[in-house]
Amino acid sequence: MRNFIAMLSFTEENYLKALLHITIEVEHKNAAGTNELAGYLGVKPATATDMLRKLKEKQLISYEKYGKISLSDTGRKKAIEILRKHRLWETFLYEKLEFTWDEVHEVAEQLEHIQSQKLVDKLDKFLGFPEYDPHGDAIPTASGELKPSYKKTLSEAAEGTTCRMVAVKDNTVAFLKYVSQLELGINTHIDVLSRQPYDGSMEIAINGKNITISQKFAENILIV
Amino acid sequence: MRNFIAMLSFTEENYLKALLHITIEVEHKNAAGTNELAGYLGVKPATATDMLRKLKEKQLISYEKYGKISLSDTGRKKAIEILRKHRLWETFLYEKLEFTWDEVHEVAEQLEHIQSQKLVDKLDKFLGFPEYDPHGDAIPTASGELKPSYKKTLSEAAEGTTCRMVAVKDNTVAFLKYVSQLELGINTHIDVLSRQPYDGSMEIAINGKNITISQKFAENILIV
DNA sequence: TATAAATGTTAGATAAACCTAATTCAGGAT
DNA sequence: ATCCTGAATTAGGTTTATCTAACATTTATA
Ligand SMILES: [Mn+2]
Ligand SMILES: [Mn+2]
Ligand SMILES: [Mn+2]
Ligand SMILES: [Mn+2]
Repeated sequence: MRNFIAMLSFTEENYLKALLHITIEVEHKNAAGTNELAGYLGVKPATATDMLRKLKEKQLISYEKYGKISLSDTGRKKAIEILRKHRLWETFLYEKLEFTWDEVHEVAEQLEHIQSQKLVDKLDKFLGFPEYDPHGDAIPTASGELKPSYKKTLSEAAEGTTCRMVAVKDNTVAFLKYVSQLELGINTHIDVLSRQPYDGSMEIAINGKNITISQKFAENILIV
Repeated sequence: MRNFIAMLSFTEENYLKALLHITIEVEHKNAAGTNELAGYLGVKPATATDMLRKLKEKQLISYEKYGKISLSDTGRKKAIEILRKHRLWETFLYEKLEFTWDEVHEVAEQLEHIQSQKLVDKLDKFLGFPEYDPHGDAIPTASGELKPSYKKTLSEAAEGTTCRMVAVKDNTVAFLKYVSQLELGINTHIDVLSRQPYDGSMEIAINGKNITISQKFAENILIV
């Protein structure tokens, strides 16, 4: 696996994708902190500092000592490419290889780092240029456009309303398994029956069945 | 990408696959030398020595200082798994994504290292349990069986005979491009017209057209 | 068999990505 | 204005995979 012009390591790619996730995808803020980034990636802050210096050197982020971190234009473009590959592979696994919704992320985390422009283009075509991945997240286009998410969380839904699940915020296996167990999935219709003021737990109805969920759980279900 | 029990690094996997290639696939001998292995992998002999000590430690090869190297049963099993993934991915790229015959190897070299048993099984099924890859090489089965090759090289074919191309020995881009250029491919019928005793160059006919090829080239075309 | 050539190993460095422990800095609270 | 605290950085290590240069062993050849 020889090096192309300015080819990035798996690790560098993961840092860029993490920054995209923190700054754009989740919070709609545009800067991240060292500890926040390190926490997200499961490394120590000292490790992140080293990498931040390297990414700045390569002009992929803007960052000053003790300051906030944000992606440069090149860095963001690169991060969006990786996100595009991640979501295309998730779609492939789900649509073509009979993977379940909660299994795709782990494998896509590896596949997203395969280097071949032709592979991405052909995969996209093979899948029929999909717009959304199996979690309901928008797939960035070949030209690098990433639709903003208009999603809100189930914990924000008003009592007495009905909504439709479109994605999840948490991608851990534990969470996704619990989701399946409750027979929740993409496009499941949810009736919001009531919310407990004490701890934010909610009673909801899915497929005609009433269940109670915690606030923590509701905060990780995205709806339209 | 957390570590599974006894998970191997990309590098360790590449060493095992190289040993399989040298000892079984190409020469049908059962032992390799340090320089030979290092040469094949494009590293220095000193580097290979270090890795050999590690692979012995992990009981993946049998090897004594200054002695010959061969795969242990575990090592061979692991190497065959990687070769299986390599050839399944090549088949996928060729059959489903419209890659050409000479483009698949490079990308499969990356894809072969993806860790997911389910992915391999489902990919195999998706492709209809193929027996041969786009280069005509046998794909190891799920249970680890690898059909021996009965191929001989075009340079060994007798004058006046007709044969069929089934595979190539060389997988470099330069070689494969030249093959395409000559309009040679899997299953092309070749008439062996004559061989020059001086340098082993041969005159052959393909698709009714006469061409002359070098001995070096003929040694890398496999036929039945 | 003695020597030369080829093959293989060791020693000592480097770069990437990580760690722990110690230190520095910036912003909020007295 | 000073202090405290949490955030961030630095210093000093480790591990993996690589290298070069020097050394050791085996094999081939004269
Ligand atoms: Mn995902
Ligand atoms: Mn990743
Ligand atoms: Mn190949
Ligand atoms: Mn490989």
